[in-house]
Amino acid sequence: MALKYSRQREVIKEFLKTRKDHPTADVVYTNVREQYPNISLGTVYRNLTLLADIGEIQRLRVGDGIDHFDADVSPHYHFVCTECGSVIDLEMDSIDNIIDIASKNFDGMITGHVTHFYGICGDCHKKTLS
Amino acid sequence: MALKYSRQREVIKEFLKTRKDHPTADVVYTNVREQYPNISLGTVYRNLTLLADIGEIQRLRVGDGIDHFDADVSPHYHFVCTECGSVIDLEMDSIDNIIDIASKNFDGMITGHVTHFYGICGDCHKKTLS
DNA sequence: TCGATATTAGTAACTGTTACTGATTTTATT
DNA sequence: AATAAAATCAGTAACAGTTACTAATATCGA
Repeated sequence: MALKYSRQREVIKEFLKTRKDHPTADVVYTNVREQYPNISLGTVYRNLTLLADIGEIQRLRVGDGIDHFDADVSPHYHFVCTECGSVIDLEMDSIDNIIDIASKNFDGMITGHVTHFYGICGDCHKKTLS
Repeated sequence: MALKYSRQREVIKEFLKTRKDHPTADVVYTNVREQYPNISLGTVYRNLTLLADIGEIQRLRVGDGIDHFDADVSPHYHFVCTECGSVIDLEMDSIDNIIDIASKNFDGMITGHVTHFYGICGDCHKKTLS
């Protein structure tokens, strides 16, 4: 089943590229719908899944039970604000060595890890002070 | 709303203590049901959530979209097999320093992190060889 | 033992997601 | 450009995990 061009898929991907806040499928849907009024929610889900499967975007599961999506597929980590729920990119040194630490006393094979950090984001912290 | 004793809650907690495989709510339900035949699924969910809220058990989200539960509330890490989906405890050195690494260039406050590792577990690896 | 209230069983509703349908687009071939 | 095979679509129904509702029951201090 060779991949065929689809305008909808293109619009979804382009929209994701404009966002740095890791929107959910529903956010993608409502936004794309403004430029493409009769796109279907199913189409959004199908293409987000497809794009993630072929590695053009990244699917994020940050513990709120809702999938978030990221057009930035380079390896990086995320911070989740426990106050407002926003998902923010972190610029930090590599911590890939934790795989070695975890592998030490383990008889299986560890190929990767999922890490995200949580706490209070800068904006929410400011609001708390006022 | 003071907490009242509930036999169901006790049974759920005791069952969880006997398991090291981090069962889902549904697994808890079907197992507890053998000793307590007319317990309700809602009761299981409600008590698992309550117990997690008061810190007597831990809720795990390991990326499969289903909540897992753990009677071991001490800080430790988990491995998820991409083959069979099993969730296994890891005995490993602390990696709490990754919070410091992540905090370096971040203007919010990081209070914790969620990390789990994935790959092929020992059992599945053996099966692959045969 | 009584009364206030937390908890329950059972079930309906909700939410994010996936699957199904017949119609529409894409794309390779003429 | 016309055709045909197949991927994709819109729309909607179904699904899974979870939560909320309700009247009945259990707990526990007075």
